[in-house]
Amino acid sequence: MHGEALKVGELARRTGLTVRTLHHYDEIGLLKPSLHTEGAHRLYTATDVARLQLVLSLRQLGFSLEEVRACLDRPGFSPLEVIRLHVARLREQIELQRELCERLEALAGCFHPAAEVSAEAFFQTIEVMHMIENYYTPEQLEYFKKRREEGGAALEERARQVQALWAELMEAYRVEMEKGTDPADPRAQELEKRRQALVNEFTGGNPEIEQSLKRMWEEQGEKFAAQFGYDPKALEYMRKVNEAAKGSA
Amino acid sequence: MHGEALKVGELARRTGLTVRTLHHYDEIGLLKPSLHTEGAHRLYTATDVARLQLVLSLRQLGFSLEEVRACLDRPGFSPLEVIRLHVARLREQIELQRELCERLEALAGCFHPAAEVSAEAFFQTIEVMHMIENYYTPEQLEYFKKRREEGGAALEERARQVQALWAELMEAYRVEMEKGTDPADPRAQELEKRRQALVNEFTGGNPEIEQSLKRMWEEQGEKFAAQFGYDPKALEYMRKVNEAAKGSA
DNA sequence: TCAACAGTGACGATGCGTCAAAGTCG
DNA sequence: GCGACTTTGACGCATCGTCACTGTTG
Repeated sequence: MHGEALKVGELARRTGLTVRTLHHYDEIGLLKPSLHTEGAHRLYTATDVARLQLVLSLRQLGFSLEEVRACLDRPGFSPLEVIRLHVARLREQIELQRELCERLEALAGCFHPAAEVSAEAFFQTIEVMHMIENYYTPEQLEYFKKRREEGGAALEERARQVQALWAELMEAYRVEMEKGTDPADPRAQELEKRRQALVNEFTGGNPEIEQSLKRMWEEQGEKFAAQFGYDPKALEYMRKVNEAAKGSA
Repeated sequence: MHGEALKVGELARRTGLTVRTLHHYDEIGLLKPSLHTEGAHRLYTATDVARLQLVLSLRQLGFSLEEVRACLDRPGFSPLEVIRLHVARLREQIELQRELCERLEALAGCFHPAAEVSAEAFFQTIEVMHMIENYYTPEQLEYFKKRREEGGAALEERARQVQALWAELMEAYRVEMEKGTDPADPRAQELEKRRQALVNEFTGGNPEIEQSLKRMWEEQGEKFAAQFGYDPKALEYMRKVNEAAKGSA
């Protein structure tokens, strides 16, 4: 008796699906049992089970129920074509997710591994990341990425050092400013030289990157200051020192 | 006037979102405008806009609306922890999709690039793939994968040849069977030798793989026969020839 | 008063999970 | 008639898109 046709529960148990799923496939016309008992209980024949196997196969390959139905109901669809399309879609998704992963890791890399990170700092960092992505061209960002990858741990360490040096430098600016040192004064111009050295290290001498960086600082310097805790007034002073340097050149 | 607060349409245009989206964020309490006109039109203040920026940032990082709200509304959540969790999830997804991609490509690779593939052949191939995955251990499958990757185009070409040789061999079995040749006859045993050579080439002499292969053929040989168009009776004859070989050894 | 906007409400899609009330099988 | 099973029906999930109809703004 049991070799003839299966009831939903039976079929569900054998396939590992749920009864609800089979009901659903019936509802949407993907797999309608060929038979019913007098009391309207579903009876799945061997043919139905075979079709279900196909459904499961295609589902495993990541097709939507709609696509599965299209494949099964349109005789003479092109399997290879379908697969190629599907692979292409998958590749795109994977690429997007990979990029997302990279961004997230870059974000995480901005903080000390074990440090407590405030929501404040977190969001500011995100903002800065967005800014960076807005000010540099895709090619320049690509170049940065490559440099990071090739530089390895040593470059990462140096990046931390540079960040510290920047903080020191900004503090030095602040001190001179408080002392009332004239922007054209050699003591201030000494700071300008240190600044240019750091900038050069970052840009690698590439004038386009320097351009982008400059524009970003000019337009968004305050945000950086906020992000890293620099004194905005020191930032202003730094700009004046830079002006003075250009004026004397 | 326009610097004070924005109406939905304005905000939508500036952020690139749709009005519906902003409505939705309002509905679920993710971003409720602080103000309303007398006529109940939404008015978004600078504070609201700032919050929206955060929402967008987190969304770009792939968080769900629910997660975004959790981040924004729970002061003192751990950003690093959240990111790490998120990256882990992403990695898993990527890995799954990568595997899926590989399976799809393997499937596509079973057919001639420009050939018309019937739905029939397509589904049979899927079935065979499933069978293969069932009969070999994950380690063995891993080994096959490596071999394929390292073998390159030459090995792929050889695989095609082997497939043709198999077809010839099965045809030869069929011919002997029709002639009524005794399975123990040297002419039949000659075929057995050819068969063993092909099997050996495939297993690479690995006895475990040979075991798996044997079991698969014993239990599912008919499906292979169907898949490749072999005569089931020739298959049966082949088994007898094999028996005879074992008997005489 | 009129065009351009805004409001609310509802259904749709995806792939079922989950619960309820009522009917069937053996 | 009883317990195990099944049926249909419905809401829910996430994230809005897309009407439709009505009200507000300037």
